[in-house]
Amino acid sequence: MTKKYKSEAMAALHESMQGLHDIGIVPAKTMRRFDASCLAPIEDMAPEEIVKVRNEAGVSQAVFARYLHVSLGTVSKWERGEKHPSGPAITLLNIIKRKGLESIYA
Amino acid sequence: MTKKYKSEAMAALHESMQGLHDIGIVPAKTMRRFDASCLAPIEDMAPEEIVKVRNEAGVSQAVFARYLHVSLGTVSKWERGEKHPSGPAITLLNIIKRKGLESIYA
DNA sequence: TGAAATATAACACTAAGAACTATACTATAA
DNA sequence: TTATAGTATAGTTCTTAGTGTTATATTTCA
Repeated sequence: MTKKYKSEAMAALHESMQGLHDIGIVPAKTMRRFDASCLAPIEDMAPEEIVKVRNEAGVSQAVFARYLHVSLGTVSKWERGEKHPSGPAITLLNIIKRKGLESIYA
Repeated sequence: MTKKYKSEAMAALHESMQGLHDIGIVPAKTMRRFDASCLAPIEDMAPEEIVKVRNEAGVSQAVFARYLHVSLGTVSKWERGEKHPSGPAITLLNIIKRKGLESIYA
């Protein structure tokens, strides 16, 4: 396995696989608390889905923006497809989608 | 109250106060599920604190980056103070700080 | 000894996001 | 009816977070 990885994503995934491959043997320093389910590729949030998530939370764009710590304009652009949420933003949106708006601040 | 608000943050806060002010009366469309504690200004994550949060999670920069859906380089820059986390990123970091790394994917 | 994980570092480039302003629709209250 | 305020879209300019890549050094471990 002298293979080089093209991206750090692959490197991290390899790191995961390595740990899962070594049956029961969890490498000391690395790998601890490592969960493969987290590393599942995140689904990109479609504009309509963002609107849906926000509506289900029952808040306006302005309030939603405050929760996520982005500007109102940014939320508007997400929902119109003008801009795409960044990685951390998508992560937050998914958390809200799965666990509700309350889960990101309580 | 014909006052204009200088920022959307203030506007959102006003929206909150309005709802809390009207004793027991929760405005129909707006205000629902609104929580003032969420709108508390988020504390900016210091570089050392990011390192601390990550170390308490017990993961490497690469794994931490995968969880947050940012690049490894970005985490490195955060921890060295070269770049500051974006709003959503700070939000995630605070969630991890308070509720653990598991809380952002489970 | 060597392989791999870890972390720092510097580069050029892209695009997310901020801040601001204007417009328009809608619902409620006077 | 007329205001007023909340809501959302939209456009513009600008800043900077973040990406992707590569290189280097140290450490860990087989």
